[in-house]
Amino acid sequence: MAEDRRTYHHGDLRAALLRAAEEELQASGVEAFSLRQVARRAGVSHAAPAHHFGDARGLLTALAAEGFHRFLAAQSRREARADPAPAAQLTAAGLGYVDFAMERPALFRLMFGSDRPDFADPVLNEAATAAYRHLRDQVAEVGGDEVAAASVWAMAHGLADLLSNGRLRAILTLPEAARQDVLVGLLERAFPGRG
Amino acid sequence: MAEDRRTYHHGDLRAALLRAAEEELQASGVEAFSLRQVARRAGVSHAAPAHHFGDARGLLTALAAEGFHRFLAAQSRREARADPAPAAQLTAAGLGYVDFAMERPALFRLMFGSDRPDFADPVLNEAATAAYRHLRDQVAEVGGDEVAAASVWAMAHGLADLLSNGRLRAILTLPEAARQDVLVGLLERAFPGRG
DNA sequence: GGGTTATCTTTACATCGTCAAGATTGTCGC
DNA sequence: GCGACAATCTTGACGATGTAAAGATAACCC
Repeated sequence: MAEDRRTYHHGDLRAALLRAAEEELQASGVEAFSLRQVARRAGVSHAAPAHHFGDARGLLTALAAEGFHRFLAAQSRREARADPAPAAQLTAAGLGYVDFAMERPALFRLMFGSDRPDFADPVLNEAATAAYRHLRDQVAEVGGDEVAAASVWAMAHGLADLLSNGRLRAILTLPEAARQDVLVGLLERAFPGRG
Repeated sequence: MAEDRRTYHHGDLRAALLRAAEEELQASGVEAFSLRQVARRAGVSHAAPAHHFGDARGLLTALAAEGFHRFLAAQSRREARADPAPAAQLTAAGLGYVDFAMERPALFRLMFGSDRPDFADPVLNEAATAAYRHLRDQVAEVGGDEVAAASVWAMAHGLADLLSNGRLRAILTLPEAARQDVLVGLLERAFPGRG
């Protein structure tokens, strides 16, 4: 919320605005996202963000870039607990993909279903590309080409997007453990070497 | 564009607004969609839409409902040209799913990646449900259960969403015929009876 | 310590969505 | 055919938003 601040200068406004922006995104969604509301959350004037991010698009671009880092982190968390065999690692990454979408649906939508961030921005572009490289490398480890990567990506993304939007109720309403098993089965259908 | 109109009353404003709204959606995207701009396109005052749709959400809800009808129509077009065998029909529906997303990316995003329409609205809900029923029935025809339906849906949706957002460049840049073949291959990976 | 610059605030403006009140036209009873 | 009524559209107003410009404050550097 509105952080108290004795000094005229904030000290770490940039980071505080990013935090506030994510809260705002989570609360209002990408479409109703308000820059002035973010400023209010950070306890700062409505024009303060401009100095650090230029405009609303700049702030959302930075937030999306940070999102891609956390996206990879969510996959890494799953990978660390999984069997080190390449196929198991790929499955784990897919589960991390879905985890991220369900835990942070608004951020996920900002990254994959919005025109508001500037995807030509070097920082965001590099972050998004790193995520794709990770997928491509993992698919290569199990002997797949670019089409195989598309297969795995599409399945993971479809599950993530639909689940985070509350569809696929048949899967969504399953108890935790059963849902994991079903997701693993679905993800692995898209793996190479099954055609 | 701004339709000329001699009379005070428009005659068919409702339909004209829906047309204008789709143009506006295509031109500006869901996130920058402006109700006043729609009114301008239809050559009518900024408050005219209110009488027919209540508010902006009402207009977008009606547009999304219409979108789901066209969505099914896109699938039907593919099905009509395909082999009548159930599996071939399911493949055709998947191709229609992708066709629709690539031909009308903004409408697709309104239907599957936006909070702006009111999905509790009976008309929209029925239209969306009809689309799901179609999928479920087709999957049942080839002997699949609800999890199988989720599999097919997720793959088709993942391909559609990613392609309509300009990702999966490896597939997007393929020549037309080759792309169709690849898509068929990917879609059929998700079919039941291949686990 | 004084000038320079980065940081933040204030003020202003165009645009937006929505509401209320007024203007215009179609409809329907007679 | 005409007059009341209802439906349709316009006008004007309000608060909220994003952005730009100018002013205030504090950090930094010599």
